[in-house]
Amino acid sequence: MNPLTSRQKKAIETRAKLLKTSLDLFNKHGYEHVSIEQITKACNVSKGTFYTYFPTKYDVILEKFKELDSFYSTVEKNIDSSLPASEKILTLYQEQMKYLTNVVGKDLLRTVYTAAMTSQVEQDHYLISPQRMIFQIMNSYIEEGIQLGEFRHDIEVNHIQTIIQRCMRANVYDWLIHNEDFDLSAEMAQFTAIVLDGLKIKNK
Amino acid sequence: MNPLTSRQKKAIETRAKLLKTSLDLFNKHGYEHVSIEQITKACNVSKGTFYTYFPTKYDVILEKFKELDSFYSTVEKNIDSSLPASEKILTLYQEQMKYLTNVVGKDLLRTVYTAAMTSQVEQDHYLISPQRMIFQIMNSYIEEGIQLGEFRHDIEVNHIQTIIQRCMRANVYDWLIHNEDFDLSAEMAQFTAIVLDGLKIKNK
DNA sequence: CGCAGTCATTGACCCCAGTCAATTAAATGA
DNA sequence: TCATTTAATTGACTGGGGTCAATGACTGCG
Repeated sequence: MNPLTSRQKKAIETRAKLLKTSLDLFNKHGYEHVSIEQITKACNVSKGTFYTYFPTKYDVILEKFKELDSFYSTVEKNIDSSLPASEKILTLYQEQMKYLTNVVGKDLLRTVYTAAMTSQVEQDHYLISPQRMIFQIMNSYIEEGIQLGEFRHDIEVNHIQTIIQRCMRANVYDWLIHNEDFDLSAEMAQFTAIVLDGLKIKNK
Repeated sequence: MNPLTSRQKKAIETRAKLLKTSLDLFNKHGYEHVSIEQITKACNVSKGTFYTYFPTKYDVILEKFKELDSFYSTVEKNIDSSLPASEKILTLYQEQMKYLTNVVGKDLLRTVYTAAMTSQVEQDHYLISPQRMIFQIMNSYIEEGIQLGEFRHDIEVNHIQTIIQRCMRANVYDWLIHNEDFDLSAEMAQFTAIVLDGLKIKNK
């Protein structure tokens, strides 16, 4: 049984309302231009209530960002398994970049990329946590690529993974610091192709 | 002639004092843990005075960061001109990474990399401004590399330049988001080698 | 010298993220 | 039913970045 008390139901409601309102307002005015007061007023609660549900303003963003991981699973299922590993990686990244550009958006992502640098916590930021779905998927592609003789085997799977992911972050970061005129999908495609090239076994 | 009035001399002094004190305190306690009040109190001036000399707290950091450019010139002069372009680039980056690790430091760099994302200005951030010395140097190396048949010539000089610089930023960014156990010089060397490999003409 | 204009300096003030002791109201158990 | 425990909510408060109208010391001109 799971008989939620009316109190618990209300709490869940309050949290959901805060979450939705926050994201809506961020979307509309930009993260930096929305204050907690604005959010709580729109929800008819006090400032303190916001902080019972979210440790910081940023955590709202993080929660949204984590949805990315379920997106990866979906994409992964639709990738032709007969493709060479490098093609799979390129395709996955293509889809991801479309998603970042069209759904996630610069503002939200900028917030995450900033927080990743400034979080004072002992452990690393979620962005590079090995728990993330993208880690598992990448690793399987890379292992496959090594076994089928596509990638160099003088570098550890994990190291290749690090390099490829770093290369992804490089493009996202550059997208974030450029004002417009930066086609994330296109830049990513070209850059990744070059790096994958450097990771492949050369057939002289 | 340049006869500074006593007033002007005082102003220059005040600014210099604020600059030095700020950087010292940032160094000692970390950028985030130093307040403007702390700085101005240490200089026996009021808060407002700080803001007549620096538009924001961050601008102090930027001023320090700009010193990097004179460092590039020095290094560039000491690089053996007979080396292949890719070696020159690797050497330059090696020196730069040593400098960033030992002189500039994570805290200052983190601040710059954060500001590069969040600055709301119309134009791009200084970090990727074409005025920077590193731009000129890189471009000359790359042109040389293309002319001497080392690099592919199906990509624009400027595009190669963008890619190589992006790859540098990628390593710096990853250094910044990792807690310790990240050897910037080593990571940069390996990563850059792979990318340069992908940019070279393959001799089958 | 004396006065008008300039400009470095001041500090009260605003805004906003985040804190916390106090309050209120629901849940539980007797 | 009523008392006690537990949990959600409140809003005054802190601390810090940044603003700006007012001040008055200095400059330079007549």
